[in-house]
Amino acid sequence: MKHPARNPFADDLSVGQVASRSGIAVSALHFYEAEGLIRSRRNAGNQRRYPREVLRRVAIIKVAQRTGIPLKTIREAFKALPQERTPTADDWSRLSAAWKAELEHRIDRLTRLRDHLTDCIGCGCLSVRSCPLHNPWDELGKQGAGPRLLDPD
Amino acid sequence: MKHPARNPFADDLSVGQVASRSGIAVSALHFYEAEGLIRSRRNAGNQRRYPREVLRRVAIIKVAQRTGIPLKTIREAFKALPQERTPTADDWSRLSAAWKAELEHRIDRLTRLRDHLTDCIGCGCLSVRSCPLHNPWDELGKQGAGPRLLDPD
DNA sequence: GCTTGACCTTAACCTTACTTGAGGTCTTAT
DNA sequence: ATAAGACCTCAAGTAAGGTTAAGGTCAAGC
Repeated sequence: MKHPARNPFADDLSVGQVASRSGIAVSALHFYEAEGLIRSRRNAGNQRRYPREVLRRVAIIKVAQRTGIPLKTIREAFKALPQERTPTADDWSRLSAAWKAELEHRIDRLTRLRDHLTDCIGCGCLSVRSCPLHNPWDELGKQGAGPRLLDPD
Repeated sequence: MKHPARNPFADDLSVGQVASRSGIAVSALHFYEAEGLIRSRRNAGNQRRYPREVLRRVAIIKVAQRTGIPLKTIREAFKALPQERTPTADDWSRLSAAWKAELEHRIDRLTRLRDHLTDCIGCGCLSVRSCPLHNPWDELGKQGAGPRLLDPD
């Protein structure tokens, strides 16, 4: 084992250690750094050294990504924190509440879509004028650009 | 208005007509054709002419996409139909049932994630060993590639 | 018969989120 | 002291799902 942190006084983590602890590839960590999502110090040999709190930051990034938040937005959220600090418990509380709302919105949209799909299975209605999944575009398209009644985003 | 289908005998649609009726850009229709999702005949002047059923096909493509099905998969589904016909009511029934299952799976995953997020808001637990959103990676990462307990796909 | 708008093709570009490769350096165990 | 393995940078590639541009043709109305 050649990891620097064998030394108990060096609390810092190498990029490889962060990778193995976070489950994120080294290349992805480089990428996050280039995108301004995480930062590192360098040792004498120009290698990255991360404070432990980077693990927390990375954990937040992963959670946010799974809710469908783009990296750009995560970066903005981090930047908006005082001193661009790594989110505290309190910061996390606010961030996660906002992202949860986002997530619920997405769930709602998918659920509505599923319900329409449920109604339409077996009715063959894609061929019929009254189908809510199909008809709007065909009927209303005549009046210009196609309205997307079910996908108002 | 210069649309060819002024002529009541020409039931076929030009690409522009399909675009305005379906709400899909002409460039996207070209793209779908190149990807094998739709087909067209050509008139004497090499312009695309679509039978009306293309609207049905396109409607199905849009619905499938909104459930998160990639184009590649949609194409496979179409190819699997007898004679690669445009889906009949019956075909649609089977396709939409399969896609609905997919959709429900996605909703489930997002819902689980939301529930974890709900539990974690305000608990500050991202900093604590017991947090299900954070801990696994930090703790288990030591044993190799990071497990993603909440994202088993 | 000419202008205009719809259409054609091919190729390049876009965004997001990374990975891969090439060529070179550091660190650490032995 | 040396070899292995971890690390460095920078450029290019990948995937999906298109859009945009360039250069040219076709069709319809006046």
